[in-house]
Amino acid sequence: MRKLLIPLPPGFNFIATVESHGWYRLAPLSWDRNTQTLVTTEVFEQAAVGLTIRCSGESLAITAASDAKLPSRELRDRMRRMFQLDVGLEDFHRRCAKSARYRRVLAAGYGRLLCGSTLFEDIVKIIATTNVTWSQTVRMVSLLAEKCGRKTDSGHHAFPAPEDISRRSAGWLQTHCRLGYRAAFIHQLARGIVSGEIDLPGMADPGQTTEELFRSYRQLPGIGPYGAAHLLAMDGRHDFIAVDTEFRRFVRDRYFASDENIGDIELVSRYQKWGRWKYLAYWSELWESSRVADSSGVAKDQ
DNA sequence: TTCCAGGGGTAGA
DNA sequence: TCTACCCATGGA
Repeated sequence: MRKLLIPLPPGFNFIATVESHGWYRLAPLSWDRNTQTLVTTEVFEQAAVGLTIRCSGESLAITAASDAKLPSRELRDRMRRMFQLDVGLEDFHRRCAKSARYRRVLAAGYGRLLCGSTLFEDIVKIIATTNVTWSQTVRMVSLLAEKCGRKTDSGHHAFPAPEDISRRSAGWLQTHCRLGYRAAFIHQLARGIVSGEIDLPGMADPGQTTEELFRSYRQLPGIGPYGAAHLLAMDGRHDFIAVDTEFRRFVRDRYFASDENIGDIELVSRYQKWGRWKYLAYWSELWESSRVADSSGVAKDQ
C-alpha cells in the first residue's frame, strides 16, 4: 500500500484546516499553498517515510514518497488526529449560521485545527510556543526534528518520538536545539513517557469530562492553563480559552478599543455566550481577520 | 542595553 | 487563591 484514501466529513475544507493556525509552519510539516500539498515525514516500524497529503474530491489522499509499505490502520489513525476528522462541528456551525459575522467562517469550512500526528508531538510544540516569539518556536521545533528525529533516505526528518528525545540529556537538548529552559520540561516529559510514569494514551481517554482532562494535562511538565486549554482544543474541546499575549491583543483591539486595563476575566467573558465553543469562536475570529488582512495586502507573521 | 514573546513553576502571603 | 519573581533565547 503506497497510497491511502480517507473519506472526509461533510463540509471539510482542506486549506482552512491546514492553515487553521501556525502548526503548518512547524517541522516536519511543509505546506505548498499553490499546489495545495502538505508534505510530512512519519515513522512506521522504526523507519521514516515521506508522505504527501492532498485533498482529492471527498477524500484525503496520502501518498508515500518511497515504496515503503504503510500500515493503513496506523496511518489512518494519525491522519484522523492531524485533521480532527472525528470532531463533530454541527453544533458550532449551527451557531455560526445565526451570526452574520460568523457566516463567512461557516462558508469557509473553518473549525478543525491542524494537529500533530501524536499527542506527544502537540505537547512538545505547545511547550515550544511558550514565552518566545513565533520565529523562535519554528526554529526550536525544526532543530528538534533535525537533531533528534529519524531521517528518510532523502534526508527529511520526522518529529522525534519520546525515545528519540529521552536518550539525550536536557543539557544537550538545550544546547543543540536552542530550547532554553524548556529543554528540562521536554526531557522530563519524554523520559516520563518512556518509563511509563506518564501515560498519554490513558490520559487521552475520551470518556473523561473536559474539566478532568484539563486537570490531567496540567499535570504534564511545562503545561499550565494556556497549554492545557490548547491541548483540549486539539481534542476538539473548546470550553477553555488559552489566554496568551496574542489573545489579549486581539480581543482588546477588537472589542475594548485597545484598552490595556481590561483584565483576562473580562476578555474571556466576551466569548462566554459560545459555551463549549468559546475557544473555537475566538480562533475563528482570529482566522477570519487574518484572511481580511491577507486580501488587503497586510503581511502575516505566522 | 532593554524589552518581550502563542507562559510555567515556585515560594510566600 | 493570588502575586512576585525567575526561568533561556534572540530579534527589535
